[in-house]
Amino acid sequence: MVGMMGWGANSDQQEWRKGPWTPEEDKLLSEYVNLHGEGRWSSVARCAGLNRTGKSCRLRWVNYLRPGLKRGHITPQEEGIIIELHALWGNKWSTIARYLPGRTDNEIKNYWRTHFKKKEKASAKQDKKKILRQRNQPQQNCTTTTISTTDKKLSPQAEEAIMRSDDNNAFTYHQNMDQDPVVELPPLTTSSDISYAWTDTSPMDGLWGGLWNLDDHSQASDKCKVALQNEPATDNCSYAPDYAVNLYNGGFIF
DNA sequence: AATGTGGTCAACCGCAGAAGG
DNA sequence: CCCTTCTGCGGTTGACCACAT
Repeated sequence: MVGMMGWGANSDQQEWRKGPWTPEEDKLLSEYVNLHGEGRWSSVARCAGLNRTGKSCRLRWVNYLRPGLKRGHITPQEEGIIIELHALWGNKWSTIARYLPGRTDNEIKNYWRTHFKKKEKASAKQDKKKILRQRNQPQQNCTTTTISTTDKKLSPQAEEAIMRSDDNNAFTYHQNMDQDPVVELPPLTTSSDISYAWTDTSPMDGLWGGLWNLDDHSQASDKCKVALQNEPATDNCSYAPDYAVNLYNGGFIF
């Protein structure tokens, strides 16, 4: 915001510390937050005796110090959820992170970038080849196969992740012949409230085929209407309407 | 052994929206 | 309303490490 002084900028024009956090700083921050709770990050920075901006303090807490954070590699189950929720919401990392307890938006964002950007590149190459192939097969009418909504929905794991986010609020998907599909998600509780009981079966089965064959997004994008209780539909649609439609409107094209 | 390359991850930056005076 | 401040988000950067050449 223009005119904003920044996070806890002080009148002395003091130089804030930047860069990696030291164990001492971590300790100070943890102790302070455990004592006084989260929030008021600017005062946290000041009162905890940290020469850091409030923004920096918040980030360190959220991404590293907060209790309940998972360490280690993203599991295949989590990966499956990330893929599907990204297909739904696009780069809404914080929203996706809420359905993955113990994972931070930063972590998911990093994971996505390192793991799927290259896949995007690879699939782009494949797409190119496919287009060339189609061109070499004249008048094949470029038919699209549409799978019904009941055939292609979120994987059980992804649905469960959403469902379990709040037992009291159902994840509903309704569509009738005359209306656009509407996905309503429950308001979220804190991620720490969510528990999982995944099976050992690979969530990747039946997942990649759908999500990575999105050759033509444009056809159904205008039908997209993903209404979330927490966020305006237009916002969601602006990110990944095509994917949402592909998932919920049966717009898979092979 | 030296150098290059790619992956990973923590942290920073800029922006937008909410809240409060 | 307008302004300021706080908060949160998404994009990006840079350091570090492992592996390849």
